Amino acid sequence: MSEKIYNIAVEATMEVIGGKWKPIILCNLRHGAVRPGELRRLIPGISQKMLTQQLKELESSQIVKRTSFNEVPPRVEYSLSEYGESLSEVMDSLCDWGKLHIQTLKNNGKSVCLLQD
Amino acid sequence: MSEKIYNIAVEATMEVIGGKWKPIILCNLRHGAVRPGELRRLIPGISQKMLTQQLKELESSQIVKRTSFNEVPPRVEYSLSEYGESLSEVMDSLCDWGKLHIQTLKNNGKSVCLLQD
DNA sequence: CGGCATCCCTATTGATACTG
DNA sequence: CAGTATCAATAGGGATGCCG
Repeated sequence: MSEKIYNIAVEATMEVIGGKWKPIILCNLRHGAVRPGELRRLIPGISQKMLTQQLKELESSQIVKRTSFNEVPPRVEYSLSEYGESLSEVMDSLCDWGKLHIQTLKNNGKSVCLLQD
Repeated sequence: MSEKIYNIAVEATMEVIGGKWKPIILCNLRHGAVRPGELRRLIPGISQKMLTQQLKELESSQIVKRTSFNEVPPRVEYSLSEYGESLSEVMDSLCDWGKLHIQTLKNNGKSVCLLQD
C-alpha cells in the first residue's frame, strides 16, 4: 500500500476539517450532541446529501461519533469524539478570527452581517 | 448593494483562508517574504496559474502584500501584511493539530510521512 | 426521520502555450 | 522571471425519488 505524503502539516489538518461544510458542522457540534434534522436547521443552505456525506467523512476520520437509538421514529445523534475534542483550540481560533475579520470588514464600510454567536 | 450574510463566524474565516492552496501558501509565508518561484518549489503540485490566482485573492483580502522591484530580470516578493499577521495563531493551531494528527495516524499503523517541518 | 442512489450541472483546477 | 489566456478534465454540489 502506498504511503501518504504530506509536504507540510497543515495539509493533514485541511484534509480532515477542510471544505465548505465541515468547519461549520464542527462548530455546531461543539456544545453537545445534535440530531441531523437540527443540524439542517442550524446550517442554512446545506442539503441532506451534503450533511450526510460530510458527517460520514468526519466519522471515518474519527472526529465525530454517531449514536443511533432504536426507537420509532428512528433517532440519530452526532457528537464530537474524544479525538474530535482535540480540535477545540483550532475551532476556537477559526471562530475568533472570523469575528475579528467581520468586525474589520464593518470598520472598512463593508455591509456585512453575522447571524449566530 | 446586497449585504453579505454569515451564519457563523467560521464561514468568514474559511472564505479568506479556505481552499486547497491558501493555507499552504500562508504557512510558507510565515517566516518572511518569498518569491513566486521559490513558492512553487516549496509547494509541490501547485501550478503557476493556481499560485498566481490564490496570491491575488489573498492580496485582495489584505492578507498578503505584493512587492515589485524594478529590476531586470523582474523580481517580485510576497509577504504577510500586518493584517495577515493576525492569522498567526490560526495558522499555528492548524499546523500544530496537523502534526498531532499525523502522529496519531502513525500510532494507528497508517503509513504516513511529513516532509517539511 | 435518517440515509442512500441517481442524474445533472457548474465552479474549480490543471496543462499548455504565450506576453511583458 | 512573473503573469496571462485558453481550453479540457474533474470534483463538488444540488434536486429528486426511494428505502429501512
